[in-house]
Amino acid sequence: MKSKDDKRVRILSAAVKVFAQKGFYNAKVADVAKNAGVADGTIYLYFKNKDDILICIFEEEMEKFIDEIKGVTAVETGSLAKLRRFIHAHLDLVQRNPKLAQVFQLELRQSNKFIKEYTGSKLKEYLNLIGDLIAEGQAEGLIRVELHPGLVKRALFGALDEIATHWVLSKNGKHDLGQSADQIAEIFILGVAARPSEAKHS
Amino acid sequence: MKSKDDKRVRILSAAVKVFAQKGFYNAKVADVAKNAGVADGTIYLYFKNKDDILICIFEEEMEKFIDEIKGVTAVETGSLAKLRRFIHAHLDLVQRNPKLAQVFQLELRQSNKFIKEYTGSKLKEYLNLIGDLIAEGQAEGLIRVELHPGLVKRALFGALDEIATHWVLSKNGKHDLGQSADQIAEIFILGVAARPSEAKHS
Amino acid sequence: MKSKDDKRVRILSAAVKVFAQKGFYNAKVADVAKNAGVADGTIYLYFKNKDDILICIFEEEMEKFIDEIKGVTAVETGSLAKLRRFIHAHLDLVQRNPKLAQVFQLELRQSNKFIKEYTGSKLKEYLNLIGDLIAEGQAEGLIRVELHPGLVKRALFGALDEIATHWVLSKNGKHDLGQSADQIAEIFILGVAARPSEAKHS
Amino acid sequence: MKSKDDKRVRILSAAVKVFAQKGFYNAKVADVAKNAGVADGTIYLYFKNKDDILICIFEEEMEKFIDEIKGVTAVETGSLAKLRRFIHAHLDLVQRNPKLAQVFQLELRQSNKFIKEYTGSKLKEYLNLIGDLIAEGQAEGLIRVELHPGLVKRALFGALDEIATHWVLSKNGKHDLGQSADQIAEIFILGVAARPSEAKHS
DNA sequence: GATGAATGAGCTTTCATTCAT
DNA sequence: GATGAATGAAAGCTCATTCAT
Repeated sequence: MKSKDDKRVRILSAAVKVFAQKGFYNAKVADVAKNAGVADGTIYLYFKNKDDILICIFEEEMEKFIDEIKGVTAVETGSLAKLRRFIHAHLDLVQRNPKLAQVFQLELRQSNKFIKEYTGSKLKEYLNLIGDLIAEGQAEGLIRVELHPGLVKRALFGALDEIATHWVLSKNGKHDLGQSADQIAEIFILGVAARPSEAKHS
Repeated sequence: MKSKDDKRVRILSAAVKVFAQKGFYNAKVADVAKNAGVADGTIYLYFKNKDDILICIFEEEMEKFIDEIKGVTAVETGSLAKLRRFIHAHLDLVQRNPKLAQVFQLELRQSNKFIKEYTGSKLKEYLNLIGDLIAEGQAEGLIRVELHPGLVKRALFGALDEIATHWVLSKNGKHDLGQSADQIAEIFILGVAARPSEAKHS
Repeated sequence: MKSKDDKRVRILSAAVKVFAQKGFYNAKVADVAKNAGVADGTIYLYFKNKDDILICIFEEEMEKFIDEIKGVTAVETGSLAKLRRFIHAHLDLVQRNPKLAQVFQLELRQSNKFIKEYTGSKLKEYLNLIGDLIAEGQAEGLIRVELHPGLVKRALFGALDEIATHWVLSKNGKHDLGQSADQIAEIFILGVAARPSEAKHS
Repeated sequence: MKSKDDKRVRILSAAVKVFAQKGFYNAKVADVAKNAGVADGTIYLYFKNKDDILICIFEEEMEKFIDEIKGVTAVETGSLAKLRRFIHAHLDLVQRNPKLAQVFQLELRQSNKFIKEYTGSKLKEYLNLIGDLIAEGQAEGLIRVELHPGLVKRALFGALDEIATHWVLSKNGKHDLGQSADQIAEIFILGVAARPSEAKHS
């Protein structure tokens, strides 16, 4: 049980390392196996296939992220403050995990299975963290009610995602994402906030 | 000359069709050739390799888009109105070209060469259309000057891109993107606009 | 271990058979695999590429030949007698292994990699068997000292090689190489032998 | 007629240049065409196929060689002296035409068609120059009559060929082939000469 | 005769996955 | 559970050759 988990974990961290270094497409399952110190076949005791490794990395890391972000936003009171926290936390996570970010922003998208078949709950759950904050803000009268939370969550996620991708791709002298977070938060919060005069007439 | 162009064009449209239908990865060069009514080898008289077809589709369609969007925004006066037009035009283009959108939003991202090596000017040029509008707005005093155009352009592009991808992936009963455009425009314009005390924007 | 060696050996003999029959260039790796009773991919567990199969055949058969020829010449005393033995053994080996001879004399030369990149030691070692006999003969005063062993070895090898190639190419009624060996031996031995009057002044 | 010949000649010299530089296998017909300043298709007005270019180079250069060697040997009286001349002339031709030698010694052998199908008369004619000299020597009582001219000619040709190949392959500081010719001539003449009691050759 | 755009057959090699041990 | 040798499907690309102009 211990050793089983151990192997699974070793394979996953090896995969992050190898995928980040060589790219998902160029990385061989055998590379991951060697890096994890297991036999090629062992991989298939823990994962359905190569794409599954990638998807599991995503799911498990997303779970941690979701927990972390929930913790961080819970501290705040007020949905707009929580939104701001969310934005900072998202980009902070990227900045603190460059290898993982590389895998998330670049490699994951090259997996046909992930793009076309993945309907996992973690991504939805993550998006819904935003959606819920939006809805919460609308309930509080802080966010305009005519905005679709389902749209806003994608807009914000897309914005953060693009910025993260650009950061990952910038070769050297990566800029600090904290400032980007400030500006994105400002734009979105002002962008979705109910106008003072409108706050009542929802 | 006529026939030469003709063949190139036929290959490109065949490729859009085939890539959208089977996916870039699953599509065989031979599929594209057959669909275009040329021999396999002929493809390589016009394109360096399979990825190059994809990249050329991107470049050439982007050029058209850029022209179209330039035309559309030129009509307006005022950078914020132009921004609104831009947003509508972007999503409108997606909605009017579903196959191309499928290729742009999904298949293109699976090309390792595109993701890692593409440094073509068209994408930058497109992003800069936004960046320039932002800068213009700042010059006009309509957009807060502390915002980095380079960041805002990515945030907006990312938001639109994510919404486009979601639209492409939604299997049936695709919703109208016009409404999404309205909301995104509202959010961003309010988000970046100078505060009332700072500007005269209506 | 047993089965591993077994497979390697099976691939090599299959390759000799197939290359002799179809020619190296026309033979497909798949033909070799089928003939050896292994999967196509298995070939690449044992050999770097198609050319490598050919080169390994050469190296390994040459090793056997070298051993055999060493054994045969060791029996004789006197370098000239050894030289005669060598010549007979060389052509005898050709005659006794027609398929292998076909591969050595014709197919091997069509491998660009063999011709241009092969610097293996086996060919040199084989040539040096002759060179050493020449040097030995010079030391014994039996062979003229002004002759360069490095040149003589090539001359003799070239002569034998050409005769072997001609024999391989002769469609039907292949003549007996034993008589050829007699004459070649006679020519070379007389050709390199020290003149009676010179026998002492080595 | 003039221009026709001109084109044919230009193609042949371009082919020698290109084949020597890139190797027959790696050289493209298009390379030869470009180098000759003609269209790809034009090549096929003068030659059956790529191998045919190589074979024509061989045939035509061999014809020149044969004439040259005939001229050189005609000067001498005595078959053994002619043989010596022949040997010198052969290696001299190699040394004076390094590009052509590269094509003859290395590239030609990689042509499946040349190796397996060529039954052209020029090679036979060349070999027979030697064979005739041997027969002549036998008629003069200078060469042992028990030697088969058909074998001796191959032995000598093989020896010269091997030495030429080695010279072509020696990267830098190519040695002078004149000395090699001296030694080969000495070996062969002594090797085939009738015994003192049988002849008057000095 | 000359062109060169178009053809399309041809094949090595890789590597995710399996399964006998 | 773990291994890793074996599998075998799969396809991009080249380039000699053709032929309509």
